[in-house]
Amino acid sequence: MKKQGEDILKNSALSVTASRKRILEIFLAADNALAHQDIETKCADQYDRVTIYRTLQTFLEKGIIHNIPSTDNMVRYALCNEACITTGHHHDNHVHFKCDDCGKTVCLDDVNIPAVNLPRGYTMKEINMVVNGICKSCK
Amino acid sequence: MKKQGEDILKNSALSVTASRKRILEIFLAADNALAHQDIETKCADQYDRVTIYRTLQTFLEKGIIHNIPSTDNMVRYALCNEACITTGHHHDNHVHFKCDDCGKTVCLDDVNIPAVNLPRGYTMKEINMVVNGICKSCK
DNA sequence: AATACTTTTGCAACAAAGTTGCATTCTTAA
DNA sequence: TTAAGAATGCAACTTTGTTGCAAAAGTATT
Repeated sequence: MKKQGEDILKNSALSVTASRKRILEIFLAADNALAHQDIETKCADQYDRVTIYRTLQTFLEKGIIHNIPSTDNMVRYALCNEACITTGHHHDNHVHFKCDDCGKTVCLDDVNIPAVNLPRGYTMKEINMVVNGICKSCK
Repeated sequence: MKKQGEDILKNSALSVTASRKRILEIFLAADNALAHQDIETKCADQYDRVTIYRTLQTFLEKGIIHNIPSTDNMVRYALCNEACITTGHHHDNHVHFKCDDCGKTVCLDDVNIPAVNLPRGYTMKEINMVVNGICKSCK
């Protein structure tokens, strides 16, 4: 299982570099979504800020991670599930939860976003649902 | 109806100043949600950038406007409806729509966010739903 | 394993976004 | 009208994000 990060990169046709492996490791080890800043904190001494920006961008484009909207100007990122990565197509239909207490944002993989009817004339491409409140650890 | 902005300020127990009236006017005239930058573009010649930041912050706290999360690091703001402003309590249960074509974000006031069941242990305080796609004007 | 080619990285320089403290000006209420 | 409090503008600064380019690392091929 040591090569998990490397495998993800290869599956996405990306060259395997130290920084990409490291950033993937950080995501794999995290139990919540990470903002650019979180990642920078963990490895700015090893890798340049710019590299982190570009790596996240690349991961996004390849569908390795998805981003989670927020109202605090801190877009967060989380690993996509297996299906997204292998098919290269997004199935991010889950709800995100941000705890007002600990501040962590998590994917509720088991909670699907319910259907919603848009007014006539609107076409849906993507849908995002973020719930704020108190998580089960802080409760 | 000339005093609409002023009335909102008074109802919220805020002092009536030129910049606040102007920013409210901008919101009242807008048919979509506005980012800080949009407002700055419209009145940076008249008011300081810092004033705009502080005014938006104040309006948020008083429940005059609400913010709309996004993945592009551009939090947008829209006027709350009458009920929110008068009760000082949020009833922002509507879906937001961002058009991928024209880029505008609008409140779909008539579309309520459907109920969602959180896993045991999670408590919901606020819920946000943002849909991306093509709006009726761009279709 | 050495190569040539391509991709990624780090650096520097910059642009944009957001924050803070403080003196001045404006609002409000008496 | 005035005194007290609140809001504003300015300056200085921090943080965040972007771009171009040379150096370094990765990949595929022999």
